[in-house]
Amino acid sequence: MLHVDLDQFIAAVEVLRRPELAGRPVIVGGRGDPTERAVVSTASYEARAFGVGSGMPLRIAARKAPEAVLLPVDAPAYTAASEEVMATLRAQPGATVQVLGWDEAFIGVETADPEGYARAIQAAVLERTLLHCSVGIGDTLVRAKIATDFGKPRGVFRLTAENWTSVMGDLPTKDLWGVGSKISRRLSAHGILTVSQLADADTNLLTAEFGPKMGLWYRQLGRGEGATTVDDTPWVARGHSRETTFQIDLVDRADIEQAVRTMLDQVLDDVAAEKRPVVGLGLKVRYAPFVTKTFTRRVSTTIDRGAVIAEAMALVAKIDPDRPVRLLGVRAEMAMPDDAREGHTPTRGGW
DNA sequence: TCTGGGGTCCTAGGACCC
DNA sequence: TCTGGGGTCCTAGGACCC
Repeated sequence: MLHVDLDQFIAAVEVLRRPELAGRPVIVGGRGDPTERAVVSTASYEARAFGVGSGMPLRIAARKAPEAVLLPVDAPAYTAASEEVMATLRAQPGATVQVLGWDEAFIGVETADPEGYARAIQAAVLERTLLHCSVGIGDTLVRAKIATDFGKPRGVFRLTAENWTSVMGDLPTKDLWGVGSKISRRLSAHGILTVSQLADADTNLLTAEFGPKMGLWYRQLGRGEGATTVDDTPWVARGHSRETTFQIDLVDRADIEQAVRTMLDQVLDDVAAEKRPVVGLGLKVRYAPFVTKTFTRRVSTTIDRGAVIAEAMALVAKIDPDRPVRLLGVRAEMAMPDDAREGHTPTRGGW
């Protein structure tokens, strides 16, 4: 199977409609204002040379790359570009396409020449959208996904059982898709630093540390093993949410309640558009500086909008009145259609 | 330097039932 | 009076991804 990832997607889309920015450092994030609380969505390669990367606070990014052009996030533009790209991928002969986000997808295909197929994809995407992409080839989804990183930018790379250990074995576990900084730190506490060490780790140790599912899954990741089929069944969302970071922390209970009402209204509109009942509510609160609390609540599938709002206010009552609120999140979980994904228990709460 | 916004899934522990 | 074992549901929280 193949994995396709657009190169610096968001920045590339912005440069396409502002050709004069080509070759300049471009940073897209928030409202494009470095004095606001916001982070970088994507930086162009020219901006990355200054040490700017995704997730970095916009203020820091602007300081590192003073001559960079800062642009606001324009989600509809990226959605439109993404749809063009995905349509191009679906038009490839024999392709099964599983979309992972705005800028990446898995492609399942039977071909004797995967590299040639990958180059054809790159040419088709470039011709139709003027965007460049990198392609990973693998015998599992995990290997194809990781292979793409080695192909960037504009390249093709193949990662299979045959070269997995020589390519990945000595790299830190954090380079695996699904292992972040927290898990890699817990692994190193057990002397597991590299991908090879994770692949050969004692299963009892892993399940004791991470639980029966995650423990075995991490070991599989270390081996590059896992699913081998691309699944193009349409995505069924489990829920919808809104999250807002306030430029100035909220202290007034009335302000907090109003903010929750506004966000809940938007979330319930999203849910209503799908004609699916609400089965759970979640409220996320970040108190300044970095303490996050979540409150969740099951709700009846039959109650009306007014009753859902009342349930949400019961969660608002749990917010500590003595702490300033920096972020609020509201989430509604929806009932799953009966035939939705095997093995999923639709009983979990909001967050 | 001090952290967006939209998602998914897993785990622990308590309540409750038989 | 003290106490088993299995199962389900719910809440809270953690971690990861793009």
